[in-house]
Amino acid sequence: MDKRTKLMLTAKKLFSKHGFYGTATARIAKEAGVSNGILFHYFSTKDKLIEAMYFDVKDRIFHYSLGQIYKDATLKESFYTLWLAAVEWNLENPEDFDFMLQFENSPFYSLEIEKSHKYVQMTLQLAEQGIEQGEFKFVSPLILVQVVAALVDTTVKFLRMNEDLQQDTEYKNKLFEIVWDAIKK
Amino acid sequence: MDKRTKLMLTAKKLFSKHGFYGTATARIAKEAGVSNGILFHYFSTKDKLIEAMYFDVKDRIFHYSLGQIYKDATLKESFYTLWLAAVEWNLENPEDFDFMLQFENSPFYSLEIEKSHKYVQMTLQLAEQGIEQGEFKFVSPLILVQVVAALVDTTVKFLRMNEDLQQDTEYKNKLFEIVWDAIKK
DNA sequence: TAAAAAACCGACTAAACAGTCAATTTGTGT
DNA sequence: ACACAAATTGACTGTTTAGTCGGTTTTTTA
Repeated sequence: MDKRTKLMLTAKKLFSKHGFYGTATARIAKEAGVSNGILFHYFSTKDKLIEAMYFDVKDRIFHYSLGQIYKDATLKESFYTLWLAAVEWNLENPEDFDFMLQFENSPFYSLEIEKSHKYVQMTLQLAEQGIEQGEFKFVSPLILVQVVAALVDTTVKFLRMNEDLQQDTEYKNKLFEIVWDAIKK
Repeated sequence: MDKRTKLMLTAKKLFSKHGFYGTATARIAKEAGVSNGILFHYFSTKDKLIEAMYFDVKDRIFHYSLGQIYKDATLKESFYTLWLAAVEWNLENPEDFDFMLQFENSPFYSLEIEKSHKYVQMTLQLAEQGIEQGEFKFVSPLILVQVVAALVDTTVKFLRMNEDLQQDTEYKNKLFEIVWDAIKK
């Protein structure tokens, strides 16, 4: 594995456990088994490393989740697929999940960063589509997207504390009804 | 104003803007206009200061919000009052809001901290009541509480970006329907 | 009003930190 | 085989940091 990747994996592990500033760059390099200097060869500052990791994490989850949607699905089916994929991906990648939450609620995060994501546009389009078709509540599409995102996070946190429910499809369907009822007209 | 309070106010301002570790204790003391040493007289470590501030912030918003509920209100009315009070309080106290989000998504935060809050028990009771009466979805009361909390945060973030909607009662009612539909049977 | 306790000061320190840099190794194209 | 670039090293540095401490002022108590 190349050293850049090794650094990012180690950083993700440490950041998610100890926080951004609770993790020294020297420690990341040491635990990744590479030299101190190479970190700053690939990422000019610590902040740049953190930001690069965020884009990487976001790209992977969106790519995975949106890839699950199949053509000719109804809107509800599409949303269910999207929601379930996101929930399961986060459950299987707890470090990514913790890192992401920490980043998005830190002063690092800004709306410009969010908007720079191509995937955000795609989810907004889905929301607009639902509103036009009269299936979703007549509110700003942005709030619908944010509601779904927030409820994915809430569901993940809840299922983490209740491991026995993680395989319970029936219960997960019930949890999806929360999301669906929230956005549907 | 006593120096302990002055320190907490200054810390809140700086933490919400620059993050926990982006804010040096010496800077807090300096901007609060007190000596360096007195900070550690009141809070033995920086972490203790952060934790004390979290309890303070949480206490104030819960005390305010729960205080708004009036007797003989229907369950929906109670929830509406609670939701609106929380949203408005957070809009009027953006530093508290940012601090809280940062804390709850940082490695500082744990379930033990959350559960140690007496107010959490009260909201759980409300949820249980709604489930028993058949008005809420038949899921864990905990997830209902967390859903409402998450949707308060989402609403606040959204209204912050759309200042023109902050006074629009009709629109806010629409946003409440999102929450209500999410939890109601 | 005297003594004890609590609040308060700010200079100080030892450790930790992000980032640098000159030197070395590895890879690549000709 | 040679030259040039890119990757990699780890010792080093100037700064920043949380927390300490001996001493001073203010408040409380009896």
